[in-house]
Amino acid sequence: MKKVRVRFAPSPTGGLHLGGVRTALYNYLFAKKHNGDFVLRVEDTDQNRYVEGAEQYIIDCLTWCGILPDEGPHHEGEYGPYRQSERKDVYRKYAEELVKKGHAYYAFDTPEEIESLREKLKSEGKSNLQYGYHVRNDMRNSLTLPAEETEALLKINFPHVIRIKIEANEFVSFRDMIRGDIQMDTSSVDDKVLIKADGMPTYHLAVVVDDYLMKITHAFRGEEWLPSAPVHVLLWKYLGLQHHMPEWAHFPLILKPDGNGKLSKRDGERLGFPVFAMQWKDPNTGDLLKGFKELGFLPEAFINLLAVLGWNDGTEQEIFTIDELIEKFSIERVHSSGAKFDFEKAKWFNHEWIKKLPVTNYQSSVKKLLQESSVTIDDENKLEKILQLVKDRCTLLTDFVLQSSFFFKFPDTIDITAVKPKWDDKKNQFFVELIRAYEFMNQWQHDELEKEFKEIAAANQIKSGELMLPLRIMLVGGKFGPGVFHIAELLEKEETIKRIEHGLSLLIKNHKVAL
RNA sequence: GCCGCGUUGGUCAAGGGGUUAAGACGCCUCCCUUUCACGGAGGAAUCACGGGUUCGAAUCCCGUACGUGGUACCA
Repeated sequence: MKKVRVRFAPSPTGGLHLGGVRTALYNYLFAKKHNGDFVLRVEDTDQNRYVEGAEQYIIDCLTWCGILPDEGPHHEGEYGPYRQSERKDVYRKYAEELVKKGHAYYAFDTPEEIESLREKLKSEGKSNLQYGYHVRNDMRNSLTLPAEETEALLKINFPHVIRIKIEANEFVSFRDMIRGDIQMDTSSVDDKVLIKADGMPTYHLAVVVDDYLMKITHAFRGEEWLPSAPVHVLLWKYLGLQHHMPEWAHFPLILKPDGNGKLSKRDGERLGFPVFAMQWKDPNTGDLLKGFKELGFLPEAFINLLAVLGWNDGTEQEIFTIDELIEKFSIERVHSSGAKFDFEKAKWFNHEWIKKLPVTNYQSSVKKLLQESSVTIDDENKLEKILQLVKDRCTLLTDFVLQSSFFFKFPDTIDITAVKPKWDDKKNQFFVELIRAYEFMNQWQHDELEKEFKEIAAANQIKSGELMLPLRIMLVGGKFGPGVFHIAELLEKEETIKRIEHGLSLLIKNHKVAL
């Protein structure tokens, strides 16, 4: 059996969005599952759409996701080069071979001529122009021109394209690993351009030539390619390479959560969630678009949520490690219908992964976030304990900032309004005694702190529950956070007492004013 | 318009002739927790429609509707 080889073939035109990452992921999973190769091929044949930095950005995203291809421009293998722009010369040969065989022809119509013909047909209320069997004989091409004239035009390098010549009224059929047998009438597909006037191939030619040359065994791509699949299948056939043709699978689209249509860059902005894996700054427009990474997603969670958006293993399992995915993934279980993206569920996945992973896995990321909000971390050990203590409360990595800043610095605000209305002299007395008792404590530990607290409460005949919230407010600043004695323990003696004293001073002042 | 692909709760989805039609997210209620979470127990909510085939259809077939993709010298 042939070695499995798959490819992810993005065009470097901007940010890498959800759908793209998922396509890469499914390719990766399939390759790893079958001990195959995963190739990155950069489809940069459209020079007008070239965007500076996009290729490196794609590699960075795949690296962050942990699904970096085995071969590609970043890591040359034996099938390079991996940028189609650098393979320009190989494609023409195949196109000319097709011309010789009568499966393609030179066309000298200018884009303007075709455009005006389209306009004309449109104004006559006819359907879209298809440059195909019913019009090709009225156009300026090597099929209609005398051979000498074609020769002459080619000799002076008159701008031309090479088009595939698709025979009408035939059926092309092929098997899609997800959708089963698919059959299309060739009359509905037009004579696609294979080589553009600038000498570059179009996607259609490049994809089959490269898949052949790179020995790709399985070609997986988005559903938007399904309508042009017959062209590709025909190309394999016309080239006499049909025995080398890869197996096909077309993945379903990822749709907008609200209305309809496939998810696009704009939707993220509009609906308040990212559509890119990582932040992307467009060098041309200067636009900065946030990514899942910057929002506080873990790569493990991102991969996981993408994997199960359109695939599942048939059990109730939803949380998968990358290794489990490799083991369980199968193309046949990929859905054929599109799925709307649900950001709420995406966050749930991240929450699950924050809880599941050892905090040391993301400690450095959280540390960076804390430092960015001017919290100084001096003790990694302490940080680890804190993260462990608060992780259940964090859905995104960025939530750790709120949940753990107060351990390192005095709260910015103390929400005394939460306790002020019920404040009285008895409580006052309690906290004065508590400070004194805490000052004399030797064992600064959770259980001891709680025991002391409850004893003093009992002695003052106050329910300890009524005193917990005030203590929390004093230590944390607000109504959130883990168990209050856990906080006190980590804050340590000096800081805890300092905060109680400060809180008390605010309340006394406030209390008197209220009287 | 034409061509392709699709359609199970609001969303992700299991199930592919006989099921009380799983599960998850979100929402609601309760328990736990004298904060917020975590955790636990419940609840509301679904087979697009119409015809067939069949003893029996969410499941197979045909239509319709709707959605979606393509229809570029873009990928």
